[in-house]
Amino acid sequence: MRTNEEKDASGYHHGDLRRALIGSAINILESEGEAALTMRRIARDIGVSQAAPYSHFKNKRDLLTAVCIEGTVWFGDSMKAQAAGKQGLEYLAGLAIGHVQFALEHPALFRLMSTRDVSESLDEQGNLPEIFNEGYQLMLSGLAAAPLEHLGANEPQLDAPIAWAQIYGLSNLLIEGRVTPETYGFNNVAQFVDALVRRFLRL
Amino acid sequence: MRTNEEKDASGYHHGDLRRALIGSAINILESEGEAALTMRRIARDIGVSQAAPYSHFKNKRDLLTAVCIEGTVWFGDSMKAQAAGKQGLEYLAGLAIGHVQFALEHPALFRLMSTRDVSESLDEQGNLPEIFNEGYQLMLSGLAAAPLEHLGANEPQLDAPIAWAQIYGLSNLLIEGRVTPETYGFNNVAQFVDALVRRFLRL
DNA sequence: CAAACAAACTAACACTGTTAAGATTCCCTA
DNA sequence: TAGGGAATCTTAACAGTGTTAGTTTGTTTG
Repeated sequence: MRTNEEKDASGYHHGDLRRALIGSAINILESEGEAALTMRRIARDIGVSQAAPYSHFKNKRDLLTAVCIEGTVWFGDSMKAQAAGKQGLEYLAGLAIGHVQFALEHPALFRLMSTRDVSESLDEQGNLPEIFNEGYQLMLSGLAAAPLEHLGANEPQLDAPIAWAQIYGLSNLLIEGRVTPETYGFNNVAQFVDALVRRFLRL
Repeated sequence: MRTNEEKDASGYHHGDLRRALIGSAINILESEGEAALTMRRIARDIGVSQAAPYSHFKNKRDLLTAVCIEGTVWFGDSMKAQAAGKQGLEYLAGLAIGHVQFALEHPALFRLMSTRDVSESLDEQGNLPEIFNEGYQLMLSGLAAAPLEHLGANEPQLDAPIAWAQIYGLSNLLIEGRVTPETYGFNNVAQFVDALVRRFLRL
């Protein structure tokens, strides 16, 4: 009997090459950046031939899509971890801080997850782009738990895109180095993010 | 006597290959996307050899950097055009709408301008990354012209990164298709953006 | 045990960015 | 006005990329 780790990803010769490929890709991505992330390099690091990955993924985009799906899980975990045990506005702020924290700890992965053609690839596979919206769904639950009366007076349905744009934009600006904590008199990123999030959430 | 258009970009054999390269790159980028934007393709479209571009740019990244500088000018123009003739909060809202409009009209260029290593390239050249902050500087002037008392009660210096994150995030979410106007009952992007901008600017 | 089949390998294709070496062409000065 | 030097462009090549075709290996099943 073989233990199937998740679904039916059966491993033949190599064991479980599909999973190894995703893992290797994430390693290279996080340690050396997207430019170093080539198919041949991924295969070489595992010790398999250059064409082997194509037995498990139709093309590079599909492999990267799988990487993004993996990343999405981490992403959600990061948000939930920061919000755990909190309630109301604090819960919402925790989600936001977890979001930014993930982007800062995994910038290359976060950028990849923000890429256009990866979501297109998901569409083609039939996987709804909802997979990427885990963060968005969490944010919705946060807004439901902590209604922002100062935002949602007339059109509460616009709260979600506003909050989403805010936190998504902050994450991007930080990892691209467009804004830095020092500019505004903060010593580290955590304090800066915390101050900003609490400011625009009115804590 | 030779008319030097900008600085000393003298044209020898081809006329002004440097400028032609930038123009060709922008054409390809806007019509076929970043994946089609290769050095050889750019040269081929102009009718010049594959190695010719390297007489004017050290490498691909430097060419793309020049493209981004060009894009930055358009970007600023787009913001100023929407804010022209307006004052106070309306002026600020105009800048924001001009920002989003540019991103939607030139998504590939906007994405390229948001890329990490392009700003790194600017650093190496000695061109301060300020070049990219024209939008940010405009936003600052808008905030000065229209102080948002609901934001800047205690720490007015945080207004800038908050407003910046907001509008930058909205631009990104829209061009990546993460949020769509239809979801929130709007028929077109312009109305949606206008409603959002005026909501978070409290117009 | 043999047939069937998935998974991996080898070899090749067209393409990429980039460089070296040589040929033009222009500008400036002698 | 002739010529030297520098800027510009071309041809040819290199290493590396994504991807595919054809073949071999190992595993599973009849």
